[in-house]
Amino acid sequence: MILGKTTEYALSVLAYMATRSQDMYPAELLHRELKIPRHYLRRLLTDLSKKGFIASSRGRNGGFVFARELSMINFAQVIDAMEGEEAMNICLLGFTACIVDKPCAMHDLWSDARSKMAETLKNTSLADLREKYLNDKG
Amino acid sequence: MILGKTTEYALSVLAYMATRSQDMYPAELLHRELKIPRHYLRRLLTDLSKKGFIASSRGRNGGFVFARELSMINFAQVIDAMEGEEAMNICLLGFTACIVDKPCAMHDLWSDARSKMAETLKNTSLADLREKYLNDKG
DNA sequence: ATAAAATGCTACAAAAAGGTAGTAATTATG
DNA sequence: CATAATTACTACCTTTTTGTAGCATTTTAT
Ligand code: FES
Ligand code: FES
Repeated sequence: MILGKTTEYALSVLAYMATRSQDMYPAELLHRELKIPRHYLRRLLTDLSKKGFIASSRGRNGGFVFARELSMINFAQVIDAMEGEEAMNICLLGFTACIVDKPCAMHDLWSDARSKMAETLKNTSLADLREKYLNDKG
Repeated sequence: MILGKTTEYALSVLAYMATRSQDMYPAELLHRELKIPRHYLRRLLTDLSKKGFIASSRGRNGGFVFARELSMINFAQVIDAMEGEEAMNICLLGFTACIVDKPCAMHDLWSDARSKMAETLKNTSLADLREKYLNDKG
């Protein structure tokens, strides 16, 4: 498993919000559109608020909006926040993490491949996603 | 999480065996050396046998050996066998898998990064690992 | 033969991840 | 003010993953 389900849900929610133009996204809407289990989604949204990606407003007409500009949120940030920063830093051969001064025999190859992937995720923001989405559609 | 713990254990075991030169590796030895929980390791070893990476011999002086040449086992095979082939094929935005004819907005970027990583894993065999290990040591 | 050293197997326990339910608090609107 | 729409919180359930225990079976050494 590359990403946990919850992380996929998170990306899914943020991507959805980033590619539409409503000014408020209530949990119920996201539940309907994305088929993420209602209550589980609610917790996830609260979590994403606490992590500073989105902001909530309660009460009637409430819901969620982005807490920062789309260009300030990239995929690596979301994945790190959801999975923990160490998640991307594992040693392929199962040592508890990549150790810089005593790397395993796979280290160079692996950390190269991995950091290229990390770069891609870091270089892609929700703004990029939105742009691409709108272009593809039009 | 990039890989499950069990997969890391598997790679760890195979890498250990590939980089030594004993002609038999009993579970107890691997347990001592790699600190993998005894009984859990035993199941894993049986599993790796069934999957054709190693072969077991029972009874006194028994243990595990490779079932094929080191050059015929690469990292991608092991990961696929442990995690399922689909694991590497997930859609970043949470659709149930990458769908070829209706890809999401992240697809091109993501599948590129991902396939490069997969290439690296496929191009590295246990024989390569062994060679590198022995060179590093000497 | 018998004991020792192994793997094979099955059942269960604990922890983590994923999912469900319901209540309390907050806010806009008629 | 009352009501409806909405998030926040807490407690619990289910499934999956990881870990433990023990007995049965096989093989070799003595
Ligand atoms: S130390 Fe093993 S991959 Fe870095
Ligand atoms: S369809 Fe989303 S990454 Fe391939």
